[in-house]
Amino acid sequence: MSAHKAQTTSGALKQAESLCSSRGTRLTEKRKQVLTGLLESQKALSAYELTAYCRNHLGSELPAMSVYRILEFLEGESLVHRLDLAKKYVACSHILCEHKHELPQFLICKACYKVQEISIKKSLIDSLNQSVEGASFRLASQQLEFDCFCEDCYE
Amino acid sequence: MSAHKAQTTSGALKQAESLCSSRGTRLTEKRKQVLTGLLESQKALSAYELTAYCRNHLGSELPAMSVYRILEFLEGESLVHRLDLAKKYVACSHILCEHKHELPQFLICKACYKVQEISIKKSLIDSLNQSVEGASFRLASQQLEFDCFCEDCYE
DNA sequence: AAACGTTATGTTATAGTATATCATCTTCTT
DNA sequence: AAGAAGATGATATACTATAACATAACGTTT
Ligand SMILES: [Zn+2]
Ligand SMILES: [Zn+2]
Ligand SMILES: [Zn+2]
Ligand SMILES: [Zn+2]
Repeated sequence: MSAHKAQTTSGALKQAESLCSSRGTRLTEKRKQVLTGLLESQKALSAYELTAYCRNHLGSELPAMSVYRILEFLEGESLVHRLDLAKKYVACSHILCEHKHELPQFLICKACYKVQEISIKKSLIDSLNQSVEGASFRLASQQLEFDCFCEDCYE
Repeated sequence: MSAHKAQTTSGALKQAESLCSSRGTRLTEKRKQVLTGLLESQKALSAYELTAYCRNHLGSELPAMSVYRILEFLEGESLVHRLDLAKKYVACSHILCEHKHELPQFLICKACYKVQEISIKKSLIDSLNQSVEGASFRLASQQLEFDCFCEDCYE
């Protein structure tokens, strides 16, 4: 269990930029704005919510269609994760981490959309896989998502 | 591990009817049609797909809004499960079972929407819960859904 | 600098999922 | 027959998402 640095928006942006440039891709101004929105709000947001964020907090008009494309790009760079269950998007919480990005699991608060990115024990995943294979199915991805309530939103 | 009877549409409908009447609710003609659609197609369907099913196979016009209400009713009677991940609905595969309905887990084929309703070992759920609580979250429900590929749809 | 190809963004159209509201019809009870 | 409760129909609307085409910005080559 390695200690996890809480990431600041500016720090993560900087790291994201150097990551992109080292890969020959560009973290443009618009892409920075979307990533900033996710980093700042500290929770999962929809594409349309990000459009609103850019308008309200950054004074930048960014149509939802552009946001979708940008999210796709950021996901490809492992800077953002798409949460199917919540139909929202969240900044990766390990942008500043050196270590390789394992397949993550997400705990998503149904009430406030706070997201915790965790790594479930491999043994647990293995026995889950076993259950699934016992039913002649195969997990499509080991990126699992769980509907949860966070500390602040318990009933 | 109790053997699981494969359920026929007619058998399940009959059981569903007596179940409803024993609870003072009514399994109307329209509700039967929707349940029939799910039982017959043997996979998860959306509300709009069920509208199409009723039109094409039963010669009955059933607006999607009605289907939504009916699905809500059927879910309340534990005859149907709503799958958030797939945004579709599936007939419970235990309508004919005597035993109480445990909290189910679903394996959903991303390609063909075949669904397997399984019961994961309690010990596995327990250690999952432990991981989740370790992150100060709580599972919103123990009805878990997993994106999968079925036997027929492996790459 | 000019031309070109590539990448990024803008714009519009459209599909799919879902909920809210009000109106109508059916069923059951009295 | 009247009234209440339940079920269905109809319409409006919101949100999520993708496709297709047009324009703009950027980088490279000449
Ligand atoms: Zn991550
Ligand atoms: Zn919360
Ligand atoms: Zn079931
Ligand atoms: Zn399949």
